[in-house]
Amino acid sequence: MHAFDVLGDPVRRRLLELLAEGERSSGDMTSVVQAEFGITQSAVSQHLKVLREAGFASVRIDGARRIYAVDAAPMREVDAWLDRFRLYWTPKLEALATEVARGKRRRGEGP
Amino acid sequence: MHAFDVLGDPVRRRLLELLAEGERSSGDMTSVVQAEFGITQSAVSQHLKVLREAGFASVRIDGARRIYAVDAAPMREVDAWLDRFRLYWTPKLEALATEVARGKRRRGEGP
DNA sequence: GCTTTATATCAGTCCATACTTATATGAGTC
DNA sequence: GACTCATATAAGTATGGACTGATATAAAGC
Repeated sequence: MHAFDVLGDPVRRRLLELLAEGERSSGDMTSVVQAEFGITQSAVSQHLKVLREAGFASVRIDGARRIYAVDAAPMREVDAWLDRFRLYWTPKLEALATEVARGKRRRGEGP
Repeated sequence: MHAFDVLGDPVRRRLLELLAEGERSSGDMTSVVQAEFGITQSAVSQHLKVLREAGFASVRIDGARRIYAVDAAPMREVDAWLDRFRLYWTPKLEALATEVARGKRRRGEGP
């Protein structure tokens, strides 16, 4: 599953937001998400599985608990993909961006 | 449709990549995407509609052609969402990130 | 004004995936 | 070892959305 597909789900985004603040147990996150989205423990667990398998989260076992931590590697990919658009909003470069948008299609016509 | 859902589709991401290089006509992009993904003109048009409605692209009419341009506003949102994870990969802050991940859950215990 | 070219929209199909219920696994407790 | 937590998995359902084929709209060219 592509990183962007993983981030496409609001429940998974919320789980990642929780993990961004630090490690959390499955049950801890499940309580929060269940309250906010009204879904079952099973559903949350399945979302956590997606996060694990896509490399967004790692798990550590602590007794009967599973402690999750965010793994930002796949997000770097997403961030890198966004790079090509940064010049469209990076303040000092807005004029340049406009120029590129209008002009790049005319490459090859010489200076 | 949420910005992340829009970016969840590979065809739409490809269309945005094309637009990142500068303005392009619908037909121009359709040729590229059709060759790469093997889908119909109708399908591409529908994807362009999604991009328009989600604010990722704007259109200008030029005779019988529709000239598309990227509009990066929704991507800023995505970029802003990623902010909370940046400390997990920004080089100088990696040690800090680890500390935060391990420690933040213990907030409130005093210094 | 008919034909072609460029693009969008409509109606319907199909499939991926988010969900539910039920059950399994395994740690802690008595 | 029976019982209860904490979590995951299995099996089945249903719904959103990506797609196709057909058609609409509207500009260009003859």
